[in-house]
Amino acid sequence: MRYEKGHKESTHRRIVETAVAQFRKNGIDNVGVADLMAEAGLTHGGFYSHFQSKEELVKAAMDEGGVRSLQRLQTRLQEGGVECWIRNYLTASHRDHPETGCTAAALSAELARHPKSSRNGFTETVGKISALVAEHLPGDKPEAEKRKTAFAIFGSMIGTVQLARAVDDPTLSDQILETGITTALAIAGIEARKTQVS
Amino acid sequence: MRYEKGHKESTHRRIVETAVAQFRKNGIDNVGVADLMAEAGLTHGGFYSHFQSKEELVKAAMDEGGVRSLQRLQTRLQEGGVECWIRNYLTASHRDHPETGCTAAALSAELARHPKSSRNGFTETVGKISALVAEHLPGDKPEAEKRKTAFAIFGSMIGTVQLARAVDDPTLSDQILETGITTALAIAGIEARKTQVS
DNA sequence: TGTACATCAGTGAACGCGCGTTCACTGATGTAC
DNA sequence: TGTACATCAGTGAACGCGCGTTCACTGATGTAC
Repeated sequence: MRYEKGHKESTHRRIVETAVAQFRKNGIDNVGVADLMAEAGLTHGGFYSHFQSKEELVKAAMDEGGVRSLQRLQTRLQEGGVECWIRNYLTASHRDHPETGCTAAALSAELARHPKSSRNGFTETVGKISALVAEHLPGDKPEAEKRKTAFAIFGSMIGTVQLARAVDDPTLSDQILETGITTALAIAGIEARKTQVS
Repeated sequence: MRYEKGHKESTHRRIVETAVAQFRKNGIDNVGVADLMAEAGLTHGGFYSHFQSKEELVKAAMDEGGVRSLQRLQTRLQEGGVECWIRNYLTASHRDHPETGCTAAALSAELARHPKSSRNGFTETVGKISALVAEHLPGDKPEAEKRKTAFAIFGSMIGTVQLARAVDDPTLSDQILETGITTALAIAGIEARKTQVS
């Protein structure tokens, strides 16, 4: 072969990684195949030796985005449990940088209009997130209850980040995020410890 | 004039109304000017005697969507307070019919990528929603606290509906909605009364 | 060791298509005389 | 009352453009002999 072993695989991975960030930042429909390939240092024609269609890349990007999100979630939970996850999720930095942030917060509405096949990996990831969070939730409620609580926290945070992003007024946006932290901690059943003078 | 008085105004309104529904259903970018005008019983060329650009329609649709949402919210609050709002928001019917549902749940992520001018009306609506909900919240906390609670409920419900829409598995989706109700009621400080055998 | 050929990731021109937008036009009606 | 003209909401062909996708090609390298 004219390229070293594993070259194609690494290019493939680079395209998917670029897609994850670009989709989150600009929305799936607003990212063209040509843009994407250029960002990955390639020309658009080569795309189809990696994917059968753009939709196939959407699926791959959702799967990859999920894997990354789960890794980061693991880290947060080990660092400081559910509270650490919540406090890192509802930050101005996450609001302002969707490209490195949560796929669900950036793309769930758009994803809902894509074929079932593309939503499959997303659904699995959401399930894994709830399981992982449930493990780290305080209290001795049954597993099933804890999973529901995890969904409630996640849903609440997704909506909060989206509101904070959509709103026009920076002060209001900051307020929404802060209220979101208190709320998410309350749903989780975690006593809010004061870390800042308000 | 060749059209009765008020004809243009009613056409204008019809275009905006069609846009509100279509945008919510398919996303702003996926609705073409020609589609929209056809749905309103017109041809695409006439669009520009009503709006300077598609973006101007986006703004108008956001404003109109907000007015409608506020009207419905008023009705719900009068019917049965915050609990009535929550229970009607987190339904399978709302999940399955974004076209007649909440603009924020359908479009906030996409809207965040549109110019400030288009997000202005949305921001105002969100402010009015929180004020209206705050009025109907139980307890004697100060107004400012109640407004924050209102944002928390709204954010939580937006995210929950979006998760329920994006997820691939109908059973999981129903579960997310139901958990969302319990959660939103808890944030609101409302004792959940059992209305259904689970 | 040297030459001919096969491989295949990536190139870039070209495709049909739908988009937002423009513009010369239509034709039903109101107004002026 | 009858005729000529002005109005203007809506029409539909045309524009340049970017999209997803196709395809004949390139050219560096591995393999066969």
